[in-house]
Amino acid sequence: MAGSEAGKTGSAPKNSKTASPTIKDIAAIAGVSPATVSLALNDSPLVAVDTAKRIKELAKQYEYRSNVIARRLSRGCTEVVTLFIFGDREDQSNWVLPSTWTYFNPILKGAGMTLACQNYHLQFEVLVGSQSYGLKRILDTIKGKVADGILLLVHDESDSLLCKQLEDENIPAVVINSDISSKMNSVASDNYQGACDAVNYLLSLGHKRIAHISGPHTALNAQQRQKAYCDVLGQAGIELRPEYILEGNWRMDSGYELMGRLLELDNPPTAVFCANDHMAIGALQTTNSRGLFVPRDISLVGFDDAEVAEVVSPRLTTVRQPLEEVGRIAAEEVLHCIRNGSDQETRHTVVPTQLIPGRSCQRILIEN
Amino acid sequence: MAGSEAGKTGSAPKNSKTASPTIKDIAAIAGVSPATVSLALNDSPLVAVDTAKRIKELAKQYEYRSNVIARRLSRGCTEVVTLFIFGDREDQSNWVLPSTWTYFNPILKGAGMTLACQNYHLQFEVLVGSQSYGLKRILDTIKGKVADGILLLVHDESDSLLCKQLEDENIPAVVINSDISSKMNSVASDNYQGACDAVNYLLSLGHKRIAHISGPHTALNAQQRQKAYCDVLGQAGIELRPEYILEGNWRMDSGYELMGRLLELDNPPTAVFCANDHMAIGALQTTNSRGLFVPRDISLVGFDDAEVAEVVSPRLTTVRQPLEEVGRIAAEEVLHCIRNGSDQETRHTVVPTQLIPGRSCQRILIEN
DNA sequence: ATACAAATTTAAACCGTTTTAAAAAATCAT
DNA sequence: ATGATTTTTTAAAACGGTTTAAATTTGTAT
Repeated sequence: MAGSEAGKTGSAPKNSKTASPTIKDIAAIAGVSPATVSLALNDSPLVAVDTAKRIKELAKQYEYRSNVIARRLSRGCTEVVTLFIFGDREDQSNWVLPSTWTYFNPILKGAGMTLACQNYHLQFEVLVGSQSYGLKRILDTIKGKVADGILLLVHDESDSLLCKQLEDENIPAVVINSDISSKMNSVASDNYQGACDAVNYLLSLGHKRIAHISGPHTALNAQQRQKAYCDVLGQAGIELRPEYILEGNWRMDSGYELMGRLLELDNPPTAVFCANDHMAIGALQTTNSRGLFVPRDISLVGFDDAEVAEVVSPRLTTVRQPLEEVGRIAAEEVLHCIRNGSDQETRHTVVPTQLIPGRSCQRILIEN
Repeated sequence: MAGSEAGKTGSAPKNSKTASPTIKDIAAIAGVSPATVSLALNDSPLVAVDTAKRIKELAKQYEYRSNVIARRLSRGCTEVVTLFIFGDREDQSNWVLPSTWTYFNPILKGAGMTLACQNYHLQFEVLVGSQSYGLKRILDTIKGKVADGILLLVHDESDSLLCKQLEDENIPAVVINSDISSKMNSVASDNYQGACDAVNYLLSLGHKRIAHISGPHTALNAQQRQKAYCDVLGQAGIELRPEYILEGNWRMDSGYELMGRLLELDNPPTAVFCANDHMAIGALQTTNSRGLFVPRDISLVGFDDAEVAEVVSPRLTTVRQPLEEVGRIAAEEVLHCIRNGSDQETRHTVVPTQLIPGRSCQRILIEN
């Protein structure tokens, strides 16, 4: 009968054809108790080495696989981390934007592979609907034992408002993309410094009339990048002109339109810092359509180092974010919270960005 | 004391401050048995309507949340579907390609939201390493009760080889992107028809000398698209020229290089069908760098309708794939398998593509 | 009041592990 | 051989639900 050559005693598993063998089946085959099998398979020092070896061989032979649900219930942990993405309230369009994709993917990769290495699983959920509904989903996830910890990828002020409501719940959570709360861990790339670098670069080329096409004012990244723009110009002793600061919506068409407005000013800028690459490319298309050329007539800098920045002509000067690194760190942070309790000191990690010089900027010669 | 105004009898939950209340706590508060609470919360017709109402109110009041792990163990299902992505064997670079991202995202969105609507969770795993390791991960996922079903996003022949080894395991699985096996359900966009449309479009513009820059010969999509190219030309009575069929690697640089070779032929093509947009854009850059212009001197068609196809000048003519739809259908199929058993008739869904006319093609006037 | 049927509730088994305290076996010192 | 240790094994209690068969209550007809 089954197992006769392997164990000293033994009886065949209950239902050898259909179901996978359980720990009891293996115990019966090996002629020991289920407890011993469990301990052996978990490398407990309590069980004798030769017993453990024999049990492991049988387990392999019978293709025993630990039922993770049972283990989770018994151990009280889920081995899962859920990543929440905030879809747009109204139309979910945020999530459909290509700029969101390219932003999101490296983070997913970094987090997913880091978690997999530590025997954790990455689950993935898009939050659409009202804020209170989103809050409910998140609380259900943790309190209902769907996941041990969560990652929150925030974009907008309203997202961070929702997250703030979690800060006293003592949930193992890491906020990605912004440090919205002193009580919650966060990982973000250095938007402020990256934007400073961009504007300083334009200053170093002799530009004084530098405009800014910003993202939506409610977008957290847009706020940081605009603040950097204002601060750097201020430090350089250049007065801010309100007509030089325009609010876009991240998309190409808004860059196209707003660049048109800038060019029609009495005193148009010689350089424009755009809060993302897509708007910068829209702006580029405007200059082309009006017979002006980048960088000869006007210099452009974007942000993100999106793929599109590489293919346009001229190649866009931009700021690269280390997003995969952000994902990796976020995953490590949340595992740290899960294992050591979330009452530790909160950590806010900021990962440096990198200025990528393209061909869309040029030194200005004529002072004015 | 707690619950005094709500129930007839009742005692406070064991540990009201720290842990979430369990079904026993609610039962104690309501003065009924745990079984009744369970039945009531699951809308069983067995329990009296007013009892059910009272229990539900108490559950809400005490913020009771069903422990999903316990439910899963008891019900024997995991409420999870895992999506496996195949990273490249050697260097995982496949997964880093922007063309993979844009491919992957809409699928993830479509599948994720469909599953969420049915109270399922989408888990996500990148398979890196050997084929046998990948097989082990997949089997562990199903047999170890990590997930009830799986989605397999295949790209390459070697991926499909791995999947084939699953076909007799009777696993609820759906293969995305190719129908690799008659025994496994699949969902894919109509690569063949899309490519036919592309080549027919060029034929309709009068082109006879049409070349093809293909993807890697081991890539499933590349194979289908190349077959379509050959078939359509064959049907049109145009002899295939081996020098017109070149193998690229999906990336821009290969399009750049191969277009160079095509232009140096004694009898260069008047039109090129590229197996994806990135290679088409590489090809576009070659023509530009040599003083030739698209579409005046040569017509170009891509595939994917990637974002980059929109921003290049001229806007690329390409074939759009309904990827979000693919994700949605794949999710529905796998739920169907899970619920109705995977011994049903296998289904192979093919979703139609759409030709997107850009400005990279032009009618040829001079016959030769 | 009694028998019978229908509606409602519940006890108890079960899902497959982990873990701990106690029991059993083996080893050692006297 | 005996008692004291140490090593190894195991029984049994979790973990928190679901589900079924049996028990109880309620309602109806006689």
